[in-house]
Amino acid sequence: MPSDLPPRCAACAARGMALCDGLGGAALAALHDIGRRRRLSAGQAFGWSGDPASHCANLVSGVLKVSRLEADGGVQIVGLLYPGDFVGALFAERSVDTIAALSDADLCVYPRPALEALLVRHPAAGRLLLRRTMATLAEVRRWMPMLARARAEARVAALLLDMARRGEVAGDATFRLPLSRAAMAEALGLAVETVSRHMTAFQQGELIALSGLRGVRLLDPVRLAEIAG
Amino acid sequence: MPSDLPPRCAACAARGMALCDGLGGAALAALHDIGRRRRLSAGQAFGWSGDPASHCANLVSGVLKVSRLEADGGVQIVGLLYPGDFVGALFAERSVDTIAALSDADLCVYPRPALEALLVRHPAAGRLLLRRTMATLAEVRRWMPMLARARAEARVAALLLDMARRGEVAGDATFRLPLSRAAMAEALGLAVETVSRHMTAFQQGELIALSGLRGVRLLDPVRLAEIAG
DNA sequence: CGTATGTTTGAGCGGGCTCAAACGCCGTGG
DNA sequence: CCACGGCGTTTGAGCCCGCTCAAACATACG
Repeated sequence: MPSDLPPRCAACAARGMALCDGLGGAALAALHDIGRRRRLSAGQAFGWSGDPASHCANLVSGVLKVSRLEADGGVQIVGLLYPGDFVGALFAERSVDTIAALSDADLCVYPRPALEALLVRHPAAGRLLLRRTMATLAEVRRWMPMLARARAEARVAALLLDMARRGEVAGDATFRLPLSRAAMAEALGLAVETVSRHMTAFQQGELIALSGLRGVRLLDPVRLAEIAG
Repeated sequence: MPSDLPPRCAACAARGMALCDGLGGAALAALHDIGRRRRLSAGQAFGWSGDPASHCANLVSGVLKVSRLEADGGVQIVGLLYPGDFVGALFAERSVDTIAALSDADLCVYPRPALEALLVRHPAAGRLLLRRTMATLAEVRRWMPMLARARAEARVAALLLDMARRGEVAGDATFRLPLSRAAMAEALGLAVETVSRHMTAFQQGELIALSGLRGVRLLDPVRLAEIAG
């Protein structure tokens, strides 16, 4: 690691996970120069659907949701973003998605034109971003069979496992749900009541333990995985 | 356009749509050098899930499906590829998807290592691929609300419009369906019977006209779009 | 003409949605 | 301290869409 690493990056919690990982001194310094830190509090939006897509970001801490408003008024969450994930879209003039914080979150925000220019000057950054984007694409496709065909029980189990995998989990598999029941329903394409019913069913079946509204502990991840299919 | 364009590329039907579009003489020549033409007949696979992902390709003509086998034995189509689309995945050692031709198809096939090396030497190609990949991601996310929440009627209508948009359509909105009823069901997460029922309902409602098993004509695309939501 | 494959049609069932109400958690103010 | 009200969650009852199972029908190909 070069010693001329910018101090803000050296102390960054997402260093080693995000776009900036693997970037050499010059490219990292350039990225640092065009970026600035921003903090979102829970519920706050990073960008609305229809807005000019003027900024992108790296997510440093917290969890964001990427959602989409349907013609019938319904909302569908099309992605959850965890620390290290890239936020926003390049090349698109207007964003089709609304991005909002589910918990307090820290971001490294970059003006989109500056970031695009940086990709030209530092091809390695472009390749990293390509790699991440392809991984995101694979991630989204992993959810498609779930949303299209799986029963509600399997969807809820899969989401619990996914949140446990990507969130900050204590040693005993205890963690705080970043999503309310309503948000889980939006992500899974289910009604709130259906999510709630299966959550309590999992609790009664001693697959999970609930503490408060957001605290969860996975008691039997193996069987949850079987249910998720 | 440079006059030293390789003859195969100059005559290519997908020229101007695919990865090679917008590429300068040197990069295009390099791409040409590592690629070879391959023809797939309908039903033939380009790669199976679990195979080492040794090759990528540009689709020149025809339609491919990208599908995924679920633990319960079900199949989900996670993407349809039309001429100009990029086929396969970079960076992944093994492919999780099975890719197969729905109709006779022509491809420009590249060995994956050679293509990755080319991206390093020709950053412009990498940026083009990044752009295409982000577009694909947006495309996939467009389908998520559909698969997760929409009723069967809306899914079928949306697929018909999508196939009409991307396929080769005659002046009177007549075209040949690249997908069988079973494949449509796999793409939409529905049972074959449900797809069939809604197709005949659309026909009786004079929204579409069917001729033979694969021939369709969109009589009222506007109302179809309303139904698709 | 016969067989295989794909498509259509029918009958019945069940999972998840809808509508509705009760319950619990928590911040606020009296 | 408790009362109050707002919001998120839970629970219940009934209904409808899409799945399942089954059989007839159409199409392609020998």
